[in-house]
Amino acid sequence: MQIYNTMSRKKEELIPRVPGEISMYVCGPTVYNYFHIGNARPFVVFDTMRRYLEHRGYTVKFIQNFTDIDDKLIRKANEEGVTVPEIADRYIKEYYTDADALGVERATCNPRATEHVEQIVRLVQTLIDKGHAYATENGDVYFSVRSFPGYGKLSGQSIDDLESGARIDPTEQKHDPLDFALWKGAKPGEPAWPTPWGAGRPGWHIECSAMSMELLGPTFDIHAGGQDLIFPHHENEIAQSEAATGQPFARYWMHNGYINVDNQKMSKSLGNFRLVREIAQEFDLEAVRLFLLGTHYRNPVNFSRELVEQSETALARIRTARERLAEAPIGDTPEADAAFMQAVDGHRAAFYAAMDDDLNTADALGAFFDYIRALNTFVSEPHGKAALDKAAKFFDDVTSVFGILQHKKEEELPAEALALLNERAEARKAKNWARADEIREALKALGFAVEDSKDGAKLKRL
RNA sequence: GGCGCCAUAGCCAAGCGGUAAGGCAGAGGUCUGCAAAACCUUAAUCCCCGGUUCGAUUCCGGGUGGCGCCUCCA
Repeated sequence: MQIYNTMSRKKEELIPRVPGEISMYVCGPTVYNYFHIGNARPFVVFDTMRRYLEHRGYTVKFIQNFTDIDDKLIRKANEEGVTVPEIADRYIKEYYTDADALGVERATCNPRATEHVEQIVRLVQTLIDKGHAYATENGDVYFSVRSFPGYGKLSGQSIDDLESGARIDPTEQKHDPLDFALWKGAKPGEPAWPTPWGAGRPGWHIECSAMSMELLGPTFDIHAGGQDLIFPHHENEIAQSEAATGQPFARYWMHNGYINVDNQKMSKSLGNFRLVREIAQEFDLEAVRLFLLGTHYRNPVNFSRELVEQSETALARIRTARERLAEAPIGDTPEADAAFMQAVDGHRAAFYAAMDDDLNTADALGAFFDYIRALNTFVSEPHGKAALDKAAKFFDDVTSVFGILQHKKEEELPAEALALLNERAEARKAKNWARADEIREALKALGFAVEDSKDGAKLKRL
């Protein structure tokens, strides 16, 4: 499989450090609110990456952190008069609600920063000992950017160019404008942990270094996140980690593109944030997931209601095809079966080729719809069970990699609707079309569409 | 100023040296009591101007128009 490595700015063959195993770290949410559609993209994209790698036989260690201590959490806790851990616990729970609905599989581990303070302190101490970091009078600790020669290698920036744009907040006691906080000295009323250089709390960048090293070792395969994290977050992670261990940090860097809303960047001032929680009230989040996977992950995506509606229709097409397959008539047609099974192999190869090319889910989706058209034709006539089973296997492989059609909602149909459906069948038998159409309208009012076929009518929830 | 991305049918979106996948919407048809679903048919001077090449949407240069990072926002 080829993946685009932000570090080299090229597609590279993905060769795991340990054969058969992939170690992956994805930057997770800061848990001070429900997450928005922009946050959702990396969750969905890298979950799909993980699902695909597992499908292809890799064992994947998939780590996604929760940032559960930072300025935003502290502010929120103060606003509500509750503790920081209460805020964190609440929004971690809400994270799982939305992530589950988006079909995001649970990570191998979701480490929390506050549960790794010991490792963070140790890492900061190492950096101080090695001369890469310094503590200031007010208890902050900064990383000395100029002590790490490779600084800028991920973002393609030179230190001097960065220097000219950097500013120092007058309250900070940095030696150099580029230096960034590893540790923040305690302020009154804020959560703090004791350290050799004074009480305080972790800076943001250091937590990812500490937790990835703790769980995956000093060098691991893939580090992923949104493009906006390239600088400074990921650049800083590299500097801290490699300065501390003397070993390469992540081997491949993957970054997803942005999501705009109605062609504009989401921002507080524009008031156009779209929380996944709100979107869920209007749409099946599987449609949102399909929408996100319809564009290559490195390209920007524009989010709008209209576009998700299009994805909803497309998702319905996939669902319908799967249902038709499940109910396909059985017959004895060895020649047609053999030809179709060979065609399935071709479709599978096309799907893999797309996914192997830097996780091109948009292309893979195209291959899947090609398959669906062939399948819909195939199941309109009776065919052998072996061929249908093979067709189902490929179908389910694709949907499980895409993470769609996963919630199996075999809901009970209301008795009222079933009674109406029976009555309509009687009316149709009697060729009382007026009554049949009347009942169809009544069912529509109940939220069901009627689809007639040779073997009777079916109800579909609208 | 430094680093970088994008421009393909009405709307999305792949492809990226040999005259363009797929989805949604639209039109016509098959099927149906009528529908729905499904299937068939149907749509593109690939932003502009140069250059390289036998050949460019695809590579290079220059425009134009969008956009991002450099402000602990995925």
